[in-house]
Amino acid sequence: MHPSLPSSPTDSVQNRLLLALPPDDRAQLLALLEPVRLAHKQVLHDAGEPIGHVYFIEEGVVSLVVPLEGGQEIEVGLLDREGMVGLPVVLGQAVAPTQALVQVPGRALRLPAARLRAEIARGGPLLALLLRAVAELHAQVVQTAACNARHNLVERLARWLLMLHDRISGDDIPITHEMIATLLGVRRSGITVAVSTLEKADAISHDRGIIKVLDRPRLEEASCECYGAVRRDPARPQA
Amino acid sequence: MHPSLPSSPTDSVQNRLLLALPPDDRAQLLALLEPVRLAHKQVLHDAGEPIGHVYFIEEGVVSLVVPLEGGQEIEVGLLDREGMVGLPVVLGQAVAPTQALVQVPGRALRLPAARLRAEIARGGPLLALLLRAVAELHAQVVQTAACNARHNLVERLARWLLMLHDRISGDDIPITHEMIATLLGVRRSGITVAVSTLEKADAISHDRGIIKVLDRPRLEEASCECYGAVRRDPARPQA
DNA sequence: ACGGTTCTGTGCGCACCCGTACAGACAGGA
DNA sequence: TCCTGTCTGTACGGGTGCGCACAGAACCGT
Repeated sequence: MHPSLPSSPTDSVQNRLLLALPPDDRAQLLALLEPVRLAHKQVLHDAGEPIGHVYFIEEGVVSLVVPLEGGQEIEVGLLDREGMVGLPVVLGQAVAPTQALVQVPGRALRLPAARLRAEIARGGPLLALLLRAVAELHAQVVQTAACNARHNLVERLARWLLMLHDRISGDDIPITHEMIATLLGVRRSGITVAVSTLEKADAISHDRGIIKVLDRPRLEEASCECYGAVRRDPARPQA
Repeated sequence: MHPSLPSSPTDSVQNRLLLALPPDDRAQLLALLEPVRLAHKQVLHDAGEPIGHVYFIEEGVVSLVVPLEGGQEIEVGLLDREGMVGLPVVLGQAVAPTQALVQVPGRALRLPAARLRAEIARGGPLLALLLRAVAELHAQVVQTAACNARHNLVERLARWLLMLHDRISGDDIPITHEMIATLLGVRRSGITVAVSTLEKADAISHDRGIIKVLDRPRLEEASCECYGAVRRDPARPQA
């Protein structure tokens, strides 16, 4: 088997799920995958709609969002290169309960949902890996549900910024107050105030569409326990 | 194979997951199950602790609860005879992200977690069934996360009462304001006020530890969209 | 019948965040 | 350079639910 066919993305894989596969299984799966770009605000699947493709994220961040009536959209989870978009397929669900929205642009390796089902049915370690990813996402959503019920805006914003920071390289988070407000389900000007609160605490700085993390420890102090509760690896991949 | 050994609960199974198994698989699994009673406020597993047994619920309702610092506990999901307590085991997780707390007493058929893992490994339709249950729970938690972010107390209370009503027989929900307040993450007296609001709308009545559903349509009107969004079978099992 | 416990109703000041509005700052294209 | 659209800062009245407190009511065991 050729390790690097012209159109196959066999090298420099970033996705942690794919990397966790034994080399043989990985190579076999990689041959099926199609590299795609994840554009800002691209919708990978919609809530209540069938999932056409699953996406192993290579780079970037994807928000899982619940649409409510009145056009509101509440974020309930984040996925990155440690995860896959389209996890309901693993559970045998054709349709997704959430929308998957590209928050930070990047790259992914995609596969038709039916193809993934076939690969899972072939046996091997793939299913167990994906189930672990489901469990991780589930834990995240569980914590978010509790957090939304009890914690105030500054705490939730701090948590959200930390989660984003964990999932990107560098300290600049490219997002507007408006967008954060939508995801957290609050008022835009509420975010402006909360941002300036964190800024006064010297945890962050910001400038027109960019929030820069200056001091993670202070940001963690300002956030609620929910951040630590679902944090994965204590060491950030990139300072 | 004897269809009804003395100590085996082979008859009158109520759990929908078990009933969905083909007769042979079901009989084989039932032989391993131990009938237990679910007592009010019994803890079936704790958050962050290993799951010892899984419980196929026969009767009663179990709350999945996230403990927050300060002793608060927020409910993120409900399980009944359509589900199983201990779903993280299916995902290969030893520990649970939530506590499982018996809300309405009843009965269950339990199995050591390791035993369930072995049964799943044996193949057959069990895994697919349990994964569907995981998906259902996940959808419920997702909706709860959004609901907690946006909807007010009366709407959330109405939704909660409807969900309970769907999961019991009869119209009397045995619960105190204090307990509801804990589960929804609000003040006890806030529930008292919200209950009297729904009572003035002639949707419910109440009396010391019991809330009676008088008029489901009105209750549905008072609730947020989140109720309908995760509702399963349109027809209630019991009027 | 009595006393302790649990459950519920009510009130008060307050914190948080809403909805709305408006104006200044900045960026990018014509 | 101007114009337009986006992004942000700020303000104000108002609603919702908090935290606390207290009292009445119902239940339970003795």
